[in-house]
Amino acid sequence: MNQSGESLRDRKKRRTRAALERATVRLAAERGYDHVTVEEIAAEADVSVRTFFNYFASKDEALIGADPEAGPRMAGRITSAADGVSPFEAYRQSVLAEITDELNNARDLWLLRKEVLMQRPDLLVRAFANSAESEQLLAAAVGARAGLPESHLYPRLVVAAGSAAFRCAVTRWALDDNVALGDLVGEALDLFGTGLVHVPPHHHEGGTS
Amino acid sequence: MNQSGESLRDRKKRRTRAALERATVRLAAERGYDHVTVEEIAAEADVSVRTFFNYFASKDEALIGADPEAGPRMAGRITSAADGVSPFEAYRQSVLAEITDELNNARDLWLLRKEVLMQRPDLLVRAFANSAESEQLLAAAVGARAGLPESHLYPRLVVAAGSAAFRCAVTRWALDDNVALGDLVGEALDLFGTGLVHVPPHHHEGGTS
DNA sequence: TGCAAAGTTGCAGTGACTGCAAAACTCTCC
DNA sequence: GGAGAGTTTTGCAGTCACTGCAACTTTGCA
Repeated sequence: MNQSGESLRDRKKRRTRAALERATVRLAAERGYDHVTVEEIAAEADVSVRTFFNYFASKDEALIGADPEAGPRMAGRITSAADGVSPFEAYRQSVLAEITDELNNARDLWLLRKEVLMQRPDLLVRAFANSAESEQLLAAAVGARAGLPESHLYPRLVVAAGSAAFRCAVTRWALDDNVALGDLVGEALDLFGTGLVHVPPHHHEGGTS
Repeated sequence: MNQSGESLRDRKKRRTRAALERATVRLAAERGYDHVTVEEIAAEADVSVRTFFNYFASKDEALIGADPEAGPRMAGRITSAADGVSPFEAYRQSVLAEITDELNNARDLWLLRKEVLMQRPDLLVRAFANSAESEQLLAAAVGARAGLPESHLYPRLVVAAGSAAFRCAVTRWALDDNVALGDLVGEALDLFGTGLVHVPPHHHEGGTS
């Protein structure tokens, strides 16, 4: 290996993964998700179909580009939050940090994904199906901070609320521009935080109401 | 047609649908979801494979047995709730009523589904992917009651919270017995209602505490 | 009974996904 | 620079979910 900690092998893998993700999103945005075959995606990324499936378990997964390190990373942030921070707040900040990073690193990809998800909102739901272990990890971190046993509903609900918030925010975001995705997720999480029994006030578009 | 309002055709369709749903759940519980082919399910229900796909869009859908009338039914309950009832409360009652009914009508099926979902929790997530129009319907009903525009996050979030509550409750329910699914869903919805910033107290198993 | 509408079926085809074993590549150590 | 171990890529053959279409059967109604 070389001194930078990342070998040629690792670099190539990252590049291939990124190429496949980009190819999937680009082609799906261009001509519709199910008018694109894995064969075409693989060709676009210059690898074999079999290699596509070495990187992603499904076409769905490649479209969202689920980062396998995101779960551990977020769990780490929750666990290492300052002492006074509540479990929900720690989770909230972890989610928002992740999204901000993601958008800074790949805003262009998300703009293309938006096109696809506008046509096929169900893909976003399906994308969360494969993240069971990540959810497990996050729930454990939240549970630890809350002092609740593994089996309790609460940690799971907090994590599920995060998925739901993200999902709804993206759906809303896809409707029109002029709203930052990060803000929408934050808003959604706040509603979950303060409780859904409180109906939020309605802001008119003009602004001053 | 006959005077009872349900023709022979309708009765047959209901029976076929139920048979397919039962066959799917039974076989999946018996030998594992993906060791069962649609061909075997169809054979068990005494219809052709093609007919299976006339009733269900996918194997997943047949496992959960998503009732296409559930969405409209729930939306109707929300809309026709008494005047003073808050949007969230109306939604909560609608969900709980639906679940109670479902469990009363098909408790045995749910016990089998539980076996399957213990092995493959992701199937529950995927099951919600196909219910986009139902969610749309429910969100509209909640939005109307809340006096919020179609585009607002809130109605969508309430509905998504319902899915999340159901999902988490089932997951928790599959862990051990001694808890009623309906109670768990109710508990989950209450947590969403009052806000996740409040960490619930921890009840010990002994019970009295 | 006889016709129209609805439901069922077989068939042929597409495409996602998997296991396997061979080939190509990268790393390390000498 | 080259041998050998470990990793990644690839082709191939196979399975199975799912779809459109066009015949065939059943049901509803006059």
